[in-house]
Amino acid sequence: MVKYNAEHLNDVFSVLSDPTRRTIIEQLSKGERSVRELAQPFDMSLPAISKHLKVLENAGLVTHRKEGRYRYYAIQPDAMDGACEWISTLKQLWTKFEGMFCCKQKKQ
Amino acid sequence: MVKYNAEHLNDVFSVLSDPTRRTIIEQLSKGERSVRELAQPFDMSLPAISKHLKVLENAGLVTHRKEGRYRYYAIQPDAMDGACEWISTLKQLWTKFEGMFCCKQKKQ
DNA sequence: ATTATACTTAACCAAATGGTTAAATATAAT
DNA sequence: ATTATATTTAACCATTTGGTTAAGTATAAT
Repeated sequence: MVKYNAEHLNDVFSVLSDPTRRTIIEQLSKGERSVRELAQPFDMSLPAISKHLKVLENAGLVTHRKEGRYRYYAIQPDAMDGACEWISTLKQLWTKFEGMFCCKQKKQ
Repeated sequence: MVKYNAEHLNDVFSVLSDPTRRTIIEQLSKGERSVRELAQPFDMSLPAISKHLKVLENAGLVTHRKEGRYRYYAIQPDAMDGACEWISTLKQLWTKFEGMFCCKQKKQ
């Protein structure tokens, strides 16, 4: 079920506007990660990462489960569908329905 | 030519995170519009709209031409391609390449 | 029991964001 | 020439954002 309302779009696009959060999403696309693992590539304090994770979770883009003292974060793949559909719809209007898909495929 | 670098993604997603700017984009998808036309649906001062248009233009999402005392804004359709491709790439990773397209098509 | 690890919460701060009103600029109309 | 319209710029303000450090909580290891 795709959430497709203004507030959710605000949240999702806002989440994606931060490069740290995009990198976190990229990492999570390879599977579950603990907070420390997610923090590793950044020159940034752990509380900062913790905050980013909270923002990501509030927007519904990630979830976590607790295992011992670890928190494992995972991606929530459908949460971006609304945002993607919004772009898709706009693209369709611009191109006057010449293309059916959201994104151009790589030219080969 | 698709811009696909971190700063441009920051800008584009940040632009899209504001509902006023998304509405402006939606209006422009139907064609050129003057500033006053774009401002009409909002309960907001003209300088506020002017600022939003500047943000949109800085991110490359719109351009304008001047005609007399009017400024006509137009959409720059390719500017969102980078953002769209980023989402697309992520979706592909999540679904382990089960789907080739950025967005799910409407189920019928 | 003590200490170390994993992580969050709280308090704080500077900079960015999104709005305002008032004044300025440029063009058009009278 | 004067006035009206279209729009921007400037100065300001409150709120949000993204970071910090210090302290707190929960679990694991010794």
